Amino acid sequence: MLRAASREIYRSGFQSASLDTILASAGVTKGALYHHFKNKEALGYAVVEEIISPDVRGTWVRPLQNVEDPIGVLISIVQRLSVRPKDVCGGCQLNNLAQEMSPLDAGFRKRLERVFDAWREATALVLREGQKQGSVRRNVEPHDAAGLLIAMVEGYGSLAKNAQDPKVIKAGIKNIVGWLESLRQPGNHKRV
Amino acid sequence: MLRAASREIYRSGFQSASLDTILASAGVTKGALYHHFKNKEALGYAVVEEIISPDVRGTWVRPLQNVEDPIGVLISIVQRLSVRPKDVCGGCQLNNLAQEMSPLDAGFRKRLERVFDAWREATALVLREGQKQGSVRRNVEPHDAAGLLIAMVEGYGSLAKNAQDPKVIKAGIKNIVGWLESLRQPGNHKRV
DNA sequence: TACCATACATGCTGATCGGTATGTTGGCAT
DNA sequence: ATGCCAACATACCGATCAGCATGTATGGTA
Repeated sequence: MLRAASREIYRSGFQSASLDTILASAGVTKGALYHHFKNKEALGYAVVEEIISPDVRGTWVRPLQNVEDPIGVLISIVQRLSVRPKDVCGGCQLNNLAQEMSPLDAGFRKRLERVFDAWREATALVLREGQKQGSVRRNVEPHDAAGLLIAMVEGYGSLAKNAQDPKVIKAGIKNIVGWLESLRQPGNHKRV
Repeated sequence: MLRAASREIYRSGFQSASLDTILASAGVTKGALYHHFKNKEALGYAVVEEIISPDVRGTWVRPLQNVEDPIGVLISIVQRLSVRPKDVCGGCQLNNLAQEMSPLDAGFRKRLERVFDAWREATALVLREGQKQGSVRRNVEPHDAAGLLIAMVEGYGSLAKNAQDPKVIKAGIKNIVGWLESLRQPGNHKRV
């Protein structure tokens, strides 16, 4: 049911997502929904915490643990971002919901912010470790750089979604990778 | 009426914007609306073309005409981006609508893409001119750089909207300005 | 076997949605 | 003065919405 809700919210946005559509897609009825969730809002919160948050952690946080080449791993994550038309045209689940609901509902905003914060913190942490081990330039401010990376990723995601064209995200990946390379400490070669 | 529609769409999104609310806010009735517009969709298209597009042109295109220091002007535009809580928390009109409607409605998508394209083209053009006159580094690809700038602006706008905090956009402006500075041709000093 | 809470399903409701059919009015041409 | 049309206003429609009240089946417990 959460999967069905996630899909429908992804397609139509939360406000315009119809419970009836979600229920039909999940093959259950309204009684089941309101047995497990207080209301539509609670269902949306559950989607954030049980679908979106794990997805982001799986893509952006878990791969960053215990790495020896932070920049290289970040680059590989960026390069593995989906360029399938379906994903590009639908945009980023996290950003979609954040754009729609953050100004309207503090409950959504707080939950989504936790996801963004985890993403950013994990990125900043790995950059700091890279600085300690000498592979990341010292004049990079990890927290700022992490924020800029996320802004770039979401920004290009937005442009690509509007263009409905994977070429945009491909060009974006190239530019983001170029920027990530510029964070490397020159002269530090680790089995390149 | 277009102003009222723009405000309501800005607040609630297009799909969730209620015609009744718009009409009440504009002080007119449904008869007036449907006399001038075929349907809600046509009203939304008009908002894009007569409100959003002129706004973007006024902010990002007009200031770029006949300038002698492209990077400096881009920086001043970025630095003048609104950091008022109201604007930050509501996000960017253009991006809001693009995120919501581009996957759902080709009419919106095409109109919004024209706005993005005008923005990007104006930026790329001014960078090319800067390269001719020697103030912009030659190894910068203007079209790519313009896309990256837009992605950064919209990306940080998204993060700030989610955080509902002007501090985020202020930090973003700082980082974007730093990146813009990096596009300057070193050694080219024009009355700095 | 009797009991009962959990886990649903069904049927309905008031509110609200976008849209339309019809009524009314003011101004301009003749 | 009259005719006429653009420019609205009013009243209403069917559809859809989130949500709730109520019915029912099922598995565990005593």
